[in-house]
Amino acid sequence: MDLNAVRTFVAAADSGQFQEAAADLEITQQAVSKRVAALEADLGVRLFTRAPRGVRLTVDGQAFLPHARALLQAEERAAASVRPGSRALRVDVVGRRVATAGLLRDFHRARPDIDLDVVTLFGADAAIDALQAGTIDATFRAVTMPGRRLPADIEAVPVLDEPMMLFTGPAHAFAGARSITPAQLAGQRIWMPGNEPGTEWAAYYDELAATFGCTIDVLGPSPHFGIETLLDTIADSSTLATFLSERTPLVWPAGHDLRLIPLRDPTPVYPHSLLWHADNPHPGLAALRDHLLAARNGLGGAETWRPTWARPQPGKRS
Amino acid sequence: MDLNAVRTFVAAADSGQFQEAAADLEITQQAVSKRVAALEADLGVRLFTRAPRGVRLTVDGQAFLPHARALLQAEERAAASVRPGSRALRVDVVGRRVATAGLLRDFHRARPDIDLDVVTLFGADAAIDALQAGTIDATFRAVTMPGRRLPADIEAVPVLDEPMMLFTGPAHAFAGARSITPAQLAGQRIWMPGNEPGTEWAAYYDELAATFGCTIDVLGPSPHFGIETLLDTIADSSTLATFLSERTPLVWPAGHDLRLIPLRDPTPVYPHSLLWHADNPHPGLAALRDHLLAARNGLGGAETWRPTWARPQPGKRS
DNA sequence: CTACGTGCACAACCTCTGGTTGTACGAAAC
DNA sequence: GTTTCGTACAACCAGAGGTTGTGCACGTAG
Repeated sequence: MDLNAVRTFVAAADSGQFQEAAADLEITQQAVSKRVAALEADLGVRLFTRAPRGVRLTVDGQAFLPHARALLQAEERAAASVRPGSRALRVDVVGRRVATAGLLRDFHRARPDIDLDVVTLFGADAAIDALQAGTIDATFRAVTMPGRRLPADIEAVPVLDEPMMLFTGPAHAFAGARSITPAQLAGQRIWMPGNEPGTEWAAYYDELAATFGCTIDVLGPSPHFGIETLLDTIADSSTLATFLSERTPLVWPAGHDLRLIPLRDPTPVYPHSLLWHADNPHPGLAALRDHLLAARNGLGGAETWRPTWARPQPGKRS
Repeated sequence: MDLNAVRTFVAAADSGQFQEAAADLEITQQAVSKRVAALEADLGVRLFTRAPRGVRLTVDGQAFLPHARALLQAEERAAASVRPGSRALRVDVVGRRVATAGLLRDFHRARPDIDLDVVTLFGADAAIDALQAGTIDATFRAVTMPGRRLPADIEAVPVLDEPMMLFTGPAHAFAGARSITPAQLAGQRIWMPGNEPGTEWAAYYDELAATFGCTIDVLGPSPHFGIETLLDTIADSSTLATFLSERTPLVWPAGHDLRLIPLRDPTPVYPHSLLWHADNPHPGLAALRDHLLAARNGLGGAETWRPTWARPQPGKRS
């Protein structure tokens, strides 16, 4: 289907005659006739009844018209999504499995008027570069990277401490526990496939592993195969486990007996912050900040653990 | 924007490499490269980073991808809207100003899973022909036309008696009345522009005028100019009035003092029925019938007037 | 009734888009 | 190193899609 033909069809339907549509589109009447004829041949139905004084829509034409408008609107939105300036709010989240994606979905439900584009970048460095370059408007990241401070023009605010939970199959040693402590993880193998080194996630799990004496295993099936493969493997294993969050949206596999075990004393939390460029004037950005600040809860409980580089420091902004 | 290029972009994004996308689309890799390059040139941004082992989406590519999918989906829906067989439920309503459009909108809200296409035909005869030809699935009409009975394969059920109300400006003689009787309309001029002769609407108003001694004036501004022109004229006139329904969706013009006066003893009602072809197997059609029957109310009150050809007759199906 | 105006369709022609094949190049894999 | 894989560029060719010119049907004015 040719979008120019669809555009021509809409113009002709609006004006009621090919001549005027041709003038609007700055082509000849014959070209309009050809385009419409081609569209009709493509669809296999007649869209207009040719009258001596212009054209009138057939029943099929009437049914097609709103869909044609929707199609052109979708084209416009698609083009706008990459147009520099006055485009939808573009937010970077690490993945769909983590809680920040849920925060963003809540925001979208609360403010459906604000168009969102969700992207995923590799690592906090790339995200901050993209913020400064203006290719993204905001990112959910763990702010303070090890040995690295934020650039002056990047602002950040903590929005969520995500408690980690252990996910195991029924044969695992911890399967019967109602909760465990991180100290109990010593010597355990935790499976986090797709946890690329160099990202702040990798840094988080590295310090977690070093502090509590467990090992993180990043090898495994590609994340492209989806989370189901991972869940299946864990369900059948007596030694493998993985970290998930309470808020991870899961399609619970039927027929498996899987356990989600809270961690206590302390609860390791992943500290999500929202980062943005101080000079970004996008109106949706302010709305997103306001929404997240209004909705945030559970920040900085007493019995939590976080990596040293993410602990509150004197002189650091909220 | 070329939809083939968009389709190619989505295929390449899904497979992660141009070669495989080319195989899927049954074109050469070079053609894929060309199409993507053309799309990038059209949008003014780079969609892929060319890696030695395939391609990866850029930030702009990630943002564009969901819009591209939506665009292709819109194309598919548009094509399906005119595809004979397995298309959306196509319903004919007389116009957006009448109550049946509201019924259909209610149905759409109750069953958003059923795709609707709304069309408008000229006259009940054309609508019944279209039902028999299969170009529409259902129509809202006043069933029994003067001197004409329904074909055997067309079924009908009354769904709504729409009470008529008189619409006047503040200077009109009836402007202060809380209600009037149809007998009081004798000698009045009622303005119904766009009421084409030959339709069942015209037959209705003809008999209404003949019964109560008023005159129907069909000349006036084209309905293309919208209802606002009509309202403005009526607001400024001391003699003009028009019929509207209680359920007519109105954008009440600000700054005007307009009156909507009920008619009593008897209340003229317009008897809407749903008509469909007995052999039409469309699943949405049954859903529409069920919805309308569950929602119908106010049928056949005592103090109503309807044209002779629409009065309940012995032996006529409900 | 005839002459004319209006508006769409068809024919001939031409341009330039968009496909093909062939090839070069760069980065991983071995 | 050599091979393999995947992309981009060049040259070429067919046809899609534009143009101008013309015919035809119908409504309208004189």
